[in-house]
Amino acid sequence: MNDTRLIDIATALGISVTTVSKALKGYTDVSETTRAKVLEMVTSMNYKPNVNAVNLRTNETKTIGVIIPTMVHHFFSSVLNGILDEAENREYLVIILQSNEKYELEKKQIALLLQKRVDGILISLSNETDDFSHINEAIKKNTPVVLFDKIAKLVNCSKVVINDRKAAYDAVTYLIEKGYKKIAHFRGSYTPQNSIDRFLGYKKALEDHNIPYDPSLVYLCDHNADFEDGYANAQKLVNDHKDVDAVFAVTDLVAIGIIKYLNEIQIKIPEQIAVFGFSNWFMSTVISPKLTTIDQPGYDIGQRAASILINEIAQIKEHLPVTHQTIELPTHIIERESTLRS
Amino acid sequence: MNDTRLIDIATALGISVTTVSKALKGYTDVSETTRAKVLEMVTSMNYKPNVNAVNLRTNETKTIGVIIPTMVHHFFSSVLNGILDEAENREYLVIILQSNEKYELEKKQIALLLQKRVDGILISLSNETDDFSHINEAIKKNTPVVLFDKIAKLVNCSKVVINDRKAAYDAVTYLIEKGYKKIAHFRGSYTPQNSIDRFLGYKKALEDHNIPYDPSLVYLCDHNADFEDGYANAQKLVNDHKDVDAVFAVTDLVAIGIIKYLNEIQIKIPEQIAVFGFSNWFMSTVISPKLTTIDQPGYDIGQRAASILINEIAQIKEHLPVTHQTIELPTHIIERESTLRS
DNA sequence: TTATTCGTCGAAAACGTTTTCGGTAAAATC
DNA sequence: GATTTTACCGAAAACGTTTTCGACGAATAA
Repeated sequence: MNDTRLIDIATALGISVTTVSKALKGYTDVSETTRAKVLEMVTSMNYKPNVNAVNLRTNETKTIGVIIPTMVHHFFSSVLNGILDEAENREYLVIILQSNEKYELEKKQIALLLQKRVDGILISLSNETDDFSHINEAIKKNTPVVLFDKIAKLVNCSKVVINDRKAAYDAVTYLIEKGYKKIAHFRGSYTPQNSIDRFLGYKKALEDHNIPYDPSLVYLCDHNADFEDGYANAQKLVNDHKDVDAVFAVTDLVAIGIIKYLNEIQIKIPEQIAVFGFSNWFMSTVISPKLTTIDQPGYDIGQRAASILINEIAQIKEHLPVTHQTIELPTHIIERESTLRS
Repeated sequence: MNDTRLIDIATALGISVTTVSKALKGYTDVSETTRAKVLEMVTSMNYKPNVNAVNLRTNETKTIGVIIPTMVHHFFSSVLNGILDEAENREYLVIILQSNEKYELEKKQIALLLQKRVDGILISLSNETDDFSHINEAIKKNTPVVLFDKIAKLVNCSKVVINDRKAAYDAVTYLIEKGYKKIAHFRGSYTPQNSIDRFLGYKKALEDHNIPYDPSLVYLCDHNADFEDGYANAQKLVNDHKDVDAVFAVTDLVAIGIIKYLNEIQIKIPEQIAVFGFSNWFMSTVISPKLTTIDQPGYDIGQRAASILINEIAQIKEHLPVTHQTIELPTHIIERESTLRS
């Protein structure tokens, strides 16, 4: 522990810690000559401030906390990538926690982050979460929160999302315009807003094109909205409805599960059944047939969310009024083989 | 900022901060009755210690730093998953940084973590890294380091790896025993140890089975050992060598690139060319044909590495001698369609 | 000349803990 | 009854910064 402290360079220079500190913090009441001497000594003695002491004194940590449902997921790791890049640029560190889609864990982790005195929190809500008091508590404690992806509209804070409803609407409209008549939807669980919105977009698109909405065509993928869900429900679908000609899935993973099952029982995609995914996960370009999907800009979501959060942290520090914003990032359809009838 | 402090519950109880602190830290020189009163007041006033003050006083942060080359990668996100779980169990927080495979960035990030006074560092080296002085500096500063996955044998610290050489040897031996005669290898770049080891395992397996090693059958995937690398080199391969009947790829991503190209030009897998991957990435079960690969236990690697690191942190704190260990996690072959000739 | 401003510096308090050390009263020992 | 032990408590220093406030000499203004 050969860490040099303020007092070490002060004694080396025969001046006080006060002056050294001021020289480093840009105070005007220190002469240019002594400031130069301090700066020189700082580099030669390799001085690094003790962040714990700084944190205690200034009551900020230059650290933000991130809570995501799961790390092992292309979308969320892309978001994290964006967050980490923005944080690095703005000189913030990021602490990452996984809620594993559990409300209780998420709540505990918010408390943990507050106790660790992070300067702000980024969070994508767990599927279980339908009570938001833990979020509000953070806000009440003057720790800004930015919600992304899986948000709660009721919470009074900034949010970064895509317009799931519009994206889903566009997807289903695309299918209808391609001539698909009987379109099933594999939806996510009931609580997360994006799952609800995608379902509503699906429904609205049908209605706007005079196709009656048939609830029996909607399959619930509430396990984890993953591969297995798609695979299992695809089995049910082909049993229940012989005449379905397209499926809009809540997620690429679900879509891939569907494709896998349809491939196995030799149902041709898209000739017999078309499949439309959501997220533009990397592997959607690799399976056969390649998956038509919605591009969900994970990196941008993370980067924007982190940027907004850090801005709000600065505003709070300056005692400026902070106005919350909701950013909607654009999505677009990526057309590939799984919906392209020749 | 209604945070209650030690002094608040002390005055509320009419005792000193010293006694309150001692009551909470389990000192014996405080009566059970006052301890009970303190505990009660702590919960009723919702006291949480100010970590910055604690950190300053105790000179530890209960935080570990993690540096990985990239986040958006199934293997690394699995590792992180293991790290986060272990850290959560042991009540450590984790700060994550991405080196983007850049040595300079990695070096800067090590310095940053040291300045932030993390209690320990987990790192998987970037491909560029061939100088290890930044790692040694951390160790010299009494901050334990555990290397995982992409390690440097020369550095004197604990390591968690798989035996890449043996795993590759097993893979190629498997191919040979299945009757494949001319086996190509798509290798990773020259610096990372695991890339070298997989290549050496490939070569050794050939030699041990009396198959002459042919350097022209080895293709370098040094872009990022990713999808594009496999795809591009697969083109070269089928041009150069008409009679190759199997490829052992350094990574599932590369293997998937190969499969994609072979599928496109209608070369049958495995009938004409078999493909063997490495990592058991999730998507290897989803493409067709399903990919035979090596199971690389990412979660376990992360969990074990974090566990060892936290143990070493504890040992250093107790001034016990710490003995470094190198853990080799077992791998095994996952046989799927891409090598299974009927 | 005296009064005021300016430029430069340092003492000291504060942030909220933890821990050492000594002190006092009651209980136990002689 | 005198001494020692035990049980319990608190004063104070320390961790390394940041920031307020006042001080002092020199330069300027009156």
